Amino acid sequence: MAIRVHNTLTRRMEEFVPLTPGKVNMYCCGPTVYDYQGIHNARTFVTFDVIRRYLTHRGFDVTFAQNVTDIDDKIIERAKENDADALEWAATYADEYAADMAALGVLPPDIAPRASETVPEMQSLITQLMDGDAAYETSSGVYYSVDSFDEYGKLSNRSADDVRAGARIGVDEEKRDPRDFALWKRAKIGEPWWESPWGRGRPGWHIECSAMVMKYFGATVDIHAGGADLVFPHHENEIAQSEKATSAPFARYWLHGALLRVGGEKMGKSLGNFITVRDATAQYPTEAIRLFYLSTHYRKPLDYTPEAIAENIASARRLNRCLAALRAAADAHGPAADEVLGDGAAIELVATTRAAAERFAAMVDEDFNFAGGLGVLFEFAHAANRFVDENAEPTEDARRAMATAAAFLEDVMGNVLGIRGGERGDDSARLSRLVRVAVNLRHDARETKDWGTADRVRDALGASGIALQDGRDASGWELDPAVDEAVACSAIVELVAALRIEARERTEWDTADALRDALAEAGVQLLDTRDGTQWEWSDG
RNA sequence: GGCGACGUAGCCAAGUGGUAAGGCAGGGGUCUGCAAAACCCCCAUUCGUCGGUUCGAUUCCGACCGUCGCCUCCA
Repeated sequence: MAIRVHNTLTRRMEEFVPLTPGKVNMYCCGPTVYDYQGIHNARTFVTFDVIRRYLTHRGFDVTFAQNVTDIDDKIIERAKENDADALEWAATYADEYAADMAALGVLPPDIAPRASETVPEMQSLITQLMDGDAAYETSSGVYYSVDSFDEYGKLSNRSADDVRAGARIGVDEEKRDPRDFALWKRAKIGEPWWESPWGRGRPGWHIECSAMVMKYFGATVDIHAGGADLVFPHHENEIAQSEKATSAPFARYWLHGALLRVGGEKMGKSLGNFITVRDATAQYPTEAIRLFYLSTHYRKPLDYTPEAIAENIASARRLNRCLAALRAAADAHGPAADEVLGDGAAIELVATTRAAAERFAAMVDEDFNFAGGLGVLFEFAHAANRFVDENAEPTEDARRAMATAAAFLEDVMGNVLGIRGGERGDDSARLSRLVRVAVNLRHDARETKDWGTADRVRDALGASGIALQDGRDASGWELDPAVDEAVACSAIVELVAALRIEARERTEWDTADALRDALAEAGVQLLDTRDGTQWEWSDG
């Protein structure tokens, strides 16, 4: 089965054939680092992260490059406002960007060049264009002569007149054509600069991507990606520069992600609806944000609302619970023996799993339709849940089938969608909430002179590395630094869950419910299943 | 004005020339001490409007209405 992609350049679907069989070179335009990134940019970055992961999953050897624009007017401006050095300012926000992407589960690029580190390559490209009469010098810098490139406008489907008509009045008088754009800008006082044949200055915006692609991938890259708003002028200009210089197609496939709206409107700082990645990841689980981004095809607009995120929290939970149920049922009765599958239902589950994998691939192969692929996953989850439900006493075959199903789901969720990046909640906050539950529990037990339970709580906590110091009214505590907070959390939940089970066995429903409520308040949701009581964090 | 995208149930959303995936929400039921989870059943004769092509269109074409984006070095 071939992968087909929508190519912005041809405005139609094309079979995806990389330059070198089995290898994919992919370049995605990165951020300008003058502030925290917004969730609109993150949509693009998550989209192409998942596309990159999928191509890898499909067996391609993918090299993924993404630039960081750390030289830019906006950075200079912002640094000046804050009385900071422009490059240092940019470096700070480049780090924040990396942190944001990590929090969103975006894999780091294989190559992450910065504009400030690519100046020599940009300069030689400019020189090449000058030598070819495709660029000229003015008093303010060097400009690319759009007129020198016959195919200008082919990506964004604009004629020369269209662009001229749209150009703002007040353009640089020295420019030969309003469409011409800066390759090199002479530095004004207080601006960062590099030496060049055209005087001290800095590169224009578009030239960095051309220079970087050529540096790392040669004249032609397989996939050049970015947000839809980059089609014009950024990518159009990249094509003009690059193809003029190399006479080769700059990219085989141009992929563009549609914009993200917030409450039905374009998101913008001036519109007052700007949401940073930092805010979003602090507020919502990564899986939910990623699923939200993937819930609509990447070339369609998507509206960010609290309701939409809430839906995707539920979606993520559904998939995670299915996986947990499969794992629990598969593991509940000891390790699987090595025997031939003879159980009809088990054979069917394996077949369903295989079919789901194929249908998922068929969906996603068609221009990365993850929204459709998710539909396949949910149907699969439903079938798997049903199997678990119907096999209260799973045979050896059934357990193996469930393990197969779980492996599939885990693979897609973890490696392709990137929605199983581990727990992201704040473990120390969770731990203090849970310790409070335990301490209260012990306090109540002592009040009623239930010394057995009180001591048991203290001993269980102690065994988990949590030392209690009894005070007059409350108890202080500290965690052994050698013990992981998440592990300590689990220990407390297990303890409380065990006490609840005992209470239920004594049919002390009030006690059992109180324990369940206490855990719920601490952010732990209990799930009573046939295979015992499971639990999960309700804060993601 | 030029270029372009989108309009599918209460909400989100996939999709196809042959009569509508999935998720969320909602209703009923099973299970459960109760709940949650899971499971079962129900929930668009209809895909912005009007025409056209066709045996047949939500899917192709045209017009219109509506929403939105780019044309401003915002990914």
